[in-house]
Amino acid sequence: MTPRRREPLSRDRVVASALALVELHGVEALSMRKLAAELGVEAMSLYNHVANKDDVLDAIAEVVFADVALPPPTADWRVDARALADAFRAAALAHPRTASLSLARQLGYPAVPVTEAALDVLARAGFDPEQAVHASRTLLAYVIGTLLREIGSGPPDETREPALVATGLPRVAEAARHLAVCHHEAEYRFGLDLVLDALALRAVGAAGGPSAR
Amino acid sequence: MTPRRREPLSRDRVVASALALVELHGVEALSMRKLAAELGVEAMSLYNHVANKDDVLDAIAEVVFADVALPPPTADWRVDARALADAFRAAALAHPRTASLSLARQLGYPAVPVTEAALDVLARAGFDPEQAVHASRTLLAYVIGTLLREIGSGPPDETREPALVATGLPRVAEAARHLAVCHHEAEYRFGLDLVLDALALRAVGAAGGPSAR
DNA sequence: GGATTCCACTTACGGCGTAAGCTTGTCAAC
DNA sequence: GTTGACAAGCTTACGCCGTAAGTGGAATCC
Repeated sequence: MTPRRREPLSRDRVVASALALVELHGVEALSMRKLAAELGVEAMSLYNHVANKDDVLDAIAEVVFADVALPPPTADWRVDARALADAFRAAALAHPRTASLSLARQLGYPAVPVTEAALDVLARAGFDPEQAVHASRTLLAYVIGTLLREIGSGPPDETREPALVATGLPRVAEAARHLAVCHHEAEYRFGLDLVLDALALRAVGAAGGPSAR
Repeated sequence: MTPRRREPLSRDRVVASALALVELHGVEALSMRKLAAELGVEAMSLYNHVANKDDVLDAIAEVVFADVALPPPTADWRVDARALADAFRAAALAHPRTASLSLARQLGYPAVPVTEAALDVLARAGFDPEQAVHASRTLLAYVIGTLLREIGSGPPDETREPALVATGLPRVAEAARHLAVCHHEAEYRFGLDLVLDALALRAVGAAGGPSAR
């Protein structure tokens, strides 16, 4: 009576399953056979919809950038820059294991709208196109560096602080209490403010106000 | 007459060969069998010296940090901070393919001396231990983000600029000329100066001068 | 000289990505 | 209603992979 035993396979279904598997068990656990099994199908059937395994990995990496919810512009470019960085960060943290893939691979076309938004913010801040490219890359480098640390760090580890003290290095021992913990969110904000402050200085110097430099 | 047909295997020789292979052909091309062949030995013999493949990868990732040539302190903390960042960057670029491994994995004990140096620089800049931890992580996040882009980007691609213009996005099209090229060194310096400027402001506000905030 | 220890070797297993070919269900054209 | 083409599943097979388990010969110590 059921007209169809199951949903037909499709590239989208394959990619969605792959993303789910990677988030559950990590990239290294993804195999074409397990992916097929997840979809109730044999491995080779996947090749009717994707070119090969690398194609699958590329596809799930792109999803992360496609998921960046670009914030609408306001009158204040600093607010917008922060919102854009936050949106990028949120998209990455929504799929952390896939995000490390996305960040490592070269950012392809799905990242272009993000670039557009960044360049627009920085143009409104007063940068000319060339400076805006440099500034956007600086901002992105910081956000990505932060994300990499956050994604890579496992659960809190009780043994880290004593181990750091035991190194005998004075500055490390002195700061061991702070090195052992990771307030990722707060640290991200600290550095982001810092970078934005610096960009604001450069923007003023470049175009807007009468300030020095 | 030769007392020994060949050098005996050792963990160091295995790790050195693995590093060389990874730099030549990439991580994904490293297998225990090829590594053994490179050493004139069968695959299973490697397991007398390393625990497993992951152990090998950890070991080569550590080499990168071990190779950071920590610069001697001077009287100017900004000079020292820049020198430290440069040294880190140089070590990573000396083994680019291994470095992406190192940066992705959580930075382990070989990275501790680098942390010590960073904290020392920032303490001399006037940060208290907690602020110094935040500041060093910000600085490192920027340097790592930059490195990731530089390492990930392949050779220059002639077709990128027209492709960017063709997206129809106004800011991207306007800046396509600058987005298509990668002056990695110059861009690294631009952002590093920017971050250091911002850190200098915070340092003054935190401890040294009579300035505001 | 016999025992012990080291270390490379052989064999084997299960899992991997995917090339090549086969089967089956669907549907348009006659 | 039959036929033929095609899409999309399945099966088989190959050569890789990491590594568990066991073998054998040389060097080292009593």
